[in-house]
Amino acid sequence: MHNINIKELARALNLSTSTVSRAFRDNSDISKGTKQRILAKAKELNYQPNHYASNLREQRSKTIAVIVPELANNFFSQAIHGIERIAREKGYHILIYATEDEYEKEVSFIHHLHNGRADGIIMSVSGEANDHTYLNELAQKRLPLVFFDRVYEDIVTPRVITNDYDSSFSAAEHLIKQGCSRIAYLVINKNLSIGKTRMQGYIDALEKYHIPFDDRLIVDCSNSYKKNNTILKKMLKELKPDGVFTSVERLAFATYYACYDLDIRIPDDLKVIGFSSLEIAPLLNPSLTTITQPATEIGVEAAMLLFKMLESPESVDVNKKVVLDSKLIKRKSTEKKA
Amino acid sequence: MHNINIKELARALNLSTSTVSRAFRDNSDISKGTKQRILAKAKELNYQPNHYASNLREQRSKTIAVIVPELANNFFSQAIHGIERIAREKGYHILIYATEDEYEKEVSFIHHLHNGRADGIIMSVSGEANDHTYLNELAQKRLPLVFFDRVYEDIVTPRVITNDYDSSFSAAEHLIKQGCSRIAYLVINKNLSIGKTRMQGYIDALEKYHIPFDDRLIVDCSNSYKKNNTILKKMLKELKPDGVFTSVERLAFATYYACYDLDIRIPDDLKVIGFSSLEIAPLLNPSLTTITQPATEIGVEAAMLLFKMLESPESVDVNKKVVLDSKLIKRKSTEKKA
DNA sequence: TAATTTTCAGAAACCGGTAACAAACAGACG
DNA sequence: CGTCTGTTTGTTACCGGTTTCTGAAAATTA
Repeated sequence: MHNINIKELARALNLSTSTVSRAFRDNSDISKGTKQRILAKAKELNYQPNHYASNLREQRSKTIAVIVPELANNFFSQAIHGIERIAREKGYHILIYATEDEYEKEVSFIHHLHNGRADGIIMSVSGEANDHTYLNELAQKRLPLVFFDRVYEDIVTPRVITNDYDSSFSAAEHLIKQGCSRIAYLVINKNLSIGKTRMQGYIDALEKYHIPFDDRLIVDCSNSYKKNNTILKKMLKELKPDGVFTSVERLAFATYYACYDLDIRIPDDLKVIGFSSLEIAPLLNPSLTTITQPATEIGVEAAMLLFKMLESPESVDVNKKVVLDSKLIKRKSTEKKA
Repeated sequence: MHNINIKELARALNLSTSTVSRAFRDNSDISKGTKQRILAKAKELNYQPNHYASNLREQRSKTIAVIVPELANNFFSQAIHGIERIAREKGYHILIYATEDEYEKEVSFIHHLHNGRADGIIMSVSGEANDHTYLNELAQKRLPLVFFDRVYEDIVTPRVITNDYDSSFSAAEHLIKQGCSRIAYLVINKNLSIGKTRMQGYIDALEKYHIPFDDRLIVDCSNSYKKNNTILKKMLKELKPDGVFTSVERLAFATYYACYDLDIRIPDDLKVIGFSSLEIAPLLNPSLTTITQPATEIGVEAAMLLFKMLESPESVDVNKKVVLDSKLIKRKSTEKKA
C-alpha cells in the first residue's frame, strides 16, 4: 500500500486537486464547508502532502542544515539542542552533518547543499585549511549562512560567538591571582580564530601582571587522546608549569589524565582551568574550574538569526555579530593551598 | 542569481536534458566523450541536480530520520555519531528530532514523516504512553523503522539493544560482592521495557544472594534535576541504602550531588554503579563504576540494519534483534573499604 | 429585472529532474 | 547498395503538489 496522494484524495471527495490543495493553505479562497470536508477526509485517510513535491514547487525546503566538527561533544550537542528547539517551533527540520574536523568533508557538505536541500546553514567550522572560497558561493545562491563559536574571520556572514578574549583574559588572570606564574596554554588549532583570540587574552593577561611569556608554554595538541597524553606528559615533566589553561574541554580532561599518571596533584602542584560545557564539572576530582559557554543559548541565537535572515534577508547586516557572555566558575582545580 | 538547473546546463552544451541527466547516473548509455564534456561544464557552472526534483521523480529521499529522547546526552550523541558515519558512507543525509521525552512530539514527528521526507527511521523511544499504534502505520507505508536501546515491546520491528538483563544482574551482583545489602535501584520510567528489564536483573541478583527485596528501594525519578535531588536526599536519609544502582547516567550524577550535600562518603558509606556512556568516568570524585554501552557501535549497527532493510526489505526479519554487550568497568565508587 | 461584483471551484501550466520510447546515425553484412 | 543492428541522443510523459487564469454560480446593487 502506497501513500495516498492529492489526486486520490480529490477523487474520493469528487473535487479537483487544486481545491484540495487550497484546503491546506490559508490564503486562498475556499468555502468553509468544503475546507472542513476536505480536512476531515484527509485526516481519515491519513493524507500528508508530499514534502518533495511541495518543496519543488515552492522552491524552499523548510529545512536547515547544521554542520559541526563533532557530535560527541557537550558543547555541540547542547548547541544542536538549542537549534532543534527553535527549528521545531518554526516548523523547520534540521539536517546534521559532522565534519570530524576534516576540511574535505566540510567542503563536500557545503557543495552538496547547493542543491536546494536546505534553506539555510548553521555552521561551526573545522578550521583545517585556509581556502574558504567555497563558502562565498553560498551568498550568490542566496543560501544564508550563520557561523557559531568557531568561525572564519575572512568570510563575511553573521555569527554568534562568546566574549572569548575577555573570558581568556579572566581565566589567565584568575590563575595568576591564585599564584601561578608559569601558565601553559593548550590549544588544538592555533590557526583558527577562536584559538588565536583566546590566546591573545592569555598573553595580554600575562603582560598586565608582568609575567614573562615563554612560547614553549603554548602547546599545540591534536584530536587524538593518545598523542595528547604523550605531548602533555612531556610538557609537564620538562617545563614544570604551575598552571594550565585549556582552550578546549577535551584538553582539560587530557591534563587530568596526565596528572594522574605523573602523580601531579591538582591544584596543589598544578592549577587547571578550561573552556568547558561539562555539566558535571563539580563532580570531577578535583572539581574543575571552567569558563562555561552558554551552549544551548548560542544554538538558540544562531537559529533565530538564521530565521531572521530567511524571513527578511535585508533586515540582517552581514557583519552582524551576536556576542554572548561565558561564565567563569571557580572550583577546586584552581584553589590556593590553604 | 538563482541556481542553475538542468535545462540551462543542457542549453549551454547544446544537448537535451535527458542526455545531461544521464551523465550523472551510471547505468544509462551515454558516450564517454559527451559525459566528460557534461561533467566538466557542470563543474564549471557549479551545477548540482535539484534534490527535491530527483526525490519526487525517484520516490526516495536518500535521507533517514533519527528520533531520540534528548540530544544533550552522551549516549545519544555518540549513537548519532555512529549513525551519521554510516549514513555519510552510503550517501545518505540524516534528519534529527528530539522528543524531549514527550509523547506528543514523538507522535507528531512520526506523523510528519509519512510525507516521504525520509526513507527510513531510526528511533529510541520516549516511553511516555501506552498507545503505540501510530507506529504500525509505518509498516503499511513501507517506511522501515529500527529501534535502538529504548524500545516498545509491543511493536514488531528490528531493534538494536544491549544485554541489559545480564548487565544489570552483574551490576547488582558486583555491589553485593562489594558488601552491599541494601541496594537502591534508580529508574526514570518504570514502564519502559528497558527500565523493566534492567530492574529484573537487579531483582534476580538480589534473590540469588538471598537478599530481601524492599520495594521502597525502587525509586522512580524524573527528568528534572531539582526534583531528583529532593527525591534522592529523602530516600538516602530515610532508607539508608549502602548501594545505589542507577539505570540512567543522569541519576548517577544526581546521586553524587545528593551525597555531597548530605556528606555521605562514596564508596565508604554508599557504593554507586550506573549505566553510563561518560568517557571521563575515571575523572569523577570518586571515579564511577559504570556499565558502559557501546553507544557509537549501537548507532552503527542500527544504521546498517536500516540500510539492509532499504536495500532488500525481505532480507531482514522483522523480529531481528541485534544484541551488543555492555561492559562493567569497576572503579572507585564501588571499592571496598581497605 | 438586469447589470455588476463576489465567491468558489476547475483546468492547466509549472517546479526540475528521470526514464520509457522514438529516432537518427554509423558500421556490418549479404 | 539496401537492410539490419547497435549506439547515442532527443522527445515527451510523469512524479505530486501549487497557483494563475478562467468561468460558472451566487450575491449585491441599481
